[in-house]
Amino acid sequence: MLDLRRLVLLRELAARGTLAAVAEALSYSPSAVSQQLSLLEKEAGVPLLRRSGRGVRLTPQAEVLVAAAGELLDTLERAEAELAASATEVRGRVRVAVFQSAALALMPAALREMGRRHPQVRVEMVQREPESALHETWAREFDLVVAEHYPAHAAPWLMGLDRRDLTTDAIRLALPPRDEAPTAVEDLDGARALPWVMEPRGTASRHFAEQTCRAAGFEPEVRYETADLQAQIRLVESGNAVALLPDLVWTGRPTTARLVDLPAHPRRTVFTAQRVAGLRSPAVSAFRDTLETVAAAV
Amino acid sequence: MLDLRRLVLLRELAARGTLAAVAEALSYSPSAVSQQLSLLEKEAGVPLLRRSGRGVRLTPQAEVLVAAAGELLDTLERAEAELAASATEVRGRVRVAVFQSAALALMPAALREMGRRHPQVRVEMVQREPESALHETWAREFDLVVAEHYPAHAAPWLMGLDRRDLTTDAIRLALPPRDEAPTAVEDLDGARALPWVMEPRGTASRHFAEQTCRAAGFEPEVRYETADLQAQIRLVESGNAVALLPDLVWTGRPTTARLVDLPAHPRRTVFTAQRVAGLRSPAVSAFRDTLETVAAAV
DNA sequence: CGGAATCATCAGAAGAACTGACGACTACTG
DNA sequence: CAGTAGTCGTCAGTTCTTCTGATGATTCCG
Repeated sequence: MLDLRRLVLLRELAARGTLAAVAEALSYSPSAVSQQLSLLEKEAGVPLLRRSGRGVRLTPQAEVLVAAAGELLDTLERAEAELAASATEVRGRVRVAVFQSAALALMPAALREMGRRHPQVRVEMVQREPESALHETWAREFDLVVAEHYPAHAAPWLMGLDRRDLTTDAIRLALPPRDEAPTAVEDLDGARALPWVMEPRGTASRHFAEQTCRAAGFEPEVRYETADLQAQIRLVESGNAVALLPDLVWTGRPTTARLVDLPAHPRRTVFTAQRVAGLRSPAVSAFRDTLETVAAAV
Repeated sequence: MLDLRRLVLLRELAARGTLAAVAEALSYSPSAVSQQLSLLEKEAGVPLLRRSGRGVRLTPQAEVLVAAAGELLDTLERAEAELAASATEVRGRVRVAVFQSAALALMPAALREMGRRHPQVRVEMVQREPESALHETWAREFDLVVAEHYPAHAAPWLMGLDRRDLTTDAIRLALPPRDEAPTAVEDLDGARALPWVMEPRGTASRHFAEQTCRAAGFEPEVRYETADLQAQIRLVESGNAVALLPDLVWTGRPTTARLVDLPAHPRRTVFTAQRVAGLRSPAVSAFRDTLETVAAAV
């Protein structure tokens, strides 16, 4: 009978490409991974790996096993969830990936409320960019992800994930306070010549910001680039840049920046997602519900 | 993550009832089973076993895991079958359970033919009564079973098994040779007062034989009872008893017994069965095909 | 109230898996 | 076209898990 732990290694290899990356991801030594996969190959009786360059490639037969490994993990996860659901008290561990502004605005209250409702649930939080967070949740590194969705940007790859919207918030133009601003800027068009701060290339937020500027008829000069929205705020408040920021970043802190509505009144959607196989897990559901309560209150 | 090997132990426990039986069945020591199940309980985080008298009972939560274990094994088996199917050459191991007369009449030729067609397949044969053979095949102790089906006897429990008929053979009254027989018996009615040899109580064959006699208007005196049809033959040939025997028992040996058709011309069906999850296994399929070829030739 | 059956626990033995070092090979880089 | 870095396979030794066998507690049965 094929060993499940080895199948998981193979599945991870299919996802990551090299033995070294698998070892890194699952905290083994590369040698252990190599040995275990050799054993799997012997168990299976057919070649699974082919050396190709300095890496390895999976044979079609290995792909069959990868698919099976996915099914097996799903079944296991479903069983664990049912098990947990049958326990009267909600308990367990929930690993959550959250992007920065949600981490700041939502998580403190959510964690406090969760501690009150379900003290036996241990919530672990890791900050991640939405794109990688979704991927890692799919790959079972997290049980729940809080991610965002910008208008006119296709929702990134949600195969096998169950998505539920948490809240939406308006995206507005953040301008320096009047006493810091040299010129009198009052709207998007007035900001066309100013230096911008945006998130790095490749993020949904950056794409949205650039598109908005182009729709207004200019190409923004992106002088500053950071994924840290708090840093963006400081740049705006100190008069060094303008930015497009969702409202959620302002919760819980006073600001001197001036916020101006955009013509199209765009809104960002904040949502949670988890693997469908884990849907019946009461601990994850409980935290998801708590998040929704907190988000509704903001 | 729950350990699959431990889930299998739990599943076996659900099927067999006591730790000792599980240990016996899977060739572990009872202590190993106890320890592994304790670990599983710790992994699961919920109680799985309850001491009850001197044995143990499964909690409802354990039943959930048992169901999951079944699913997992099915998935694994399907994957292995697909894997084997993708290999160009047919190879592997096939464990077959066969009842006595098929073992004598069919298997020698089938094994020879199989060695010719697929030398890389290792066929292991165990002789078993049809009832237990079917059950053990369901329980994954065999990959293929050759069993029989008597008329008017419900096909025993084939849940999850794929059945294919191999052949049928006439069931006839076997009478002693004339020189051994004191009285001139020529048909079923004439045998009403003679001593009978039948299979043990609880077998389909016994049930059929008794019903046949009763339909003819008498209760047979079963003086001899044995599951060994070759022994029954000897008792008939030596003039000690009469019997109802399927034709297959005569293949490959000359007989002095006289065979008389029964009024209803009943036939016994010989069939093969395997778990549906293993249907794509080429080694099992190959042997099944070989058996069908051989059976057709008899 | 023995005697047999069953499971839990423990210490030690057996076995499986992992680590770290080495060597072979391949791609990239200047 | 060498030098360097990245990747995998293998091997010996260690670590960790799992199994065995002995012992004790509990229950059922006669």
